[in-house]
Amino acid sequence: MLTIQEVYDELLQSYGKPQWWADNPYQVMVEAVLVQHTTWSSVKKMRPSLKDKLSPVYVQSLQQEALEELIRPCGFQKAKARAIQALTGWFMQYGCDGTAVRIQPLEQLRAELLALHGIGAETADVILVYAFRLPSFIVDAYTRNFLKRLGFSFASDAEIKGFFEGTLHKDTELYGNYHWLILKHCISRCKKTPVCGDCPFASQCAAVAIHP
DNA sequence: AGCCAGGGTCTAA
DNA sequence: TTAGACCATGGC
Repeated sequence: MLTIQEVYDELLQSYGKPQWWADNPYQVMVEAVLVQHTTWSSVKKMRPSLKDKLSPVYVQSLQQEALEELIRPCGFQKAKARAIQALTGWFMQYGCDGTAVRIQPLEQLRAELLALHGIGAETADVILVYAFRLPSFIVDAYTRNFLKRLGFSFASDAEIKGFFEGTLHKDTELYGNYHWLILKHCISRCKKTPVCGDCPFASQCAAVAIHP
């Protein structure tokens, strides 16, 4: 079986250096919520009126219903509007200053994010990595299925997270790249009906037996 | 026309 | 502690 580092090297070689999220931490936080259980194409449909004025002050000035309307194309607008408002309030406690956030202990920040309604483990870790450049490995459904196909077996997401963090260097760039590369791999080749023909993992992937 | 998105929360057992 | 229902829209 490949090591987790070898898997990374293979992904990097196959798909190249991933594109990172936006620089603006607040924009990353909002988009991390909007993309929950939806596609990126839906997030891009976020009303331009919101996209242009996207800032904590503007969002907090909106009524809940107005915010819901702006993000409607992303689905689950009630829940997501609530989560975005919660995140906005949290960020304001740090003066909307990414640097002020970043100097706090990672575990404390993670606990604060998880305490917000509508923010679960995946979204919290996405925010820590892509908005604040802190090393907290992101586990999502793609990661679960990808590892399973390669023959790894885990009892929980927490176990997967611990495995990656215990094996790899504690490096934000590496964590962020890894998550992005798995996503890219799964979207392009590892869907319900995998495209296994030129897959870099074809020789050790369980899906090949089903989809030769 | 009917399925699916690959998240998070709440409830029931 | 875990499994299943539920949220809502857009794309295929």
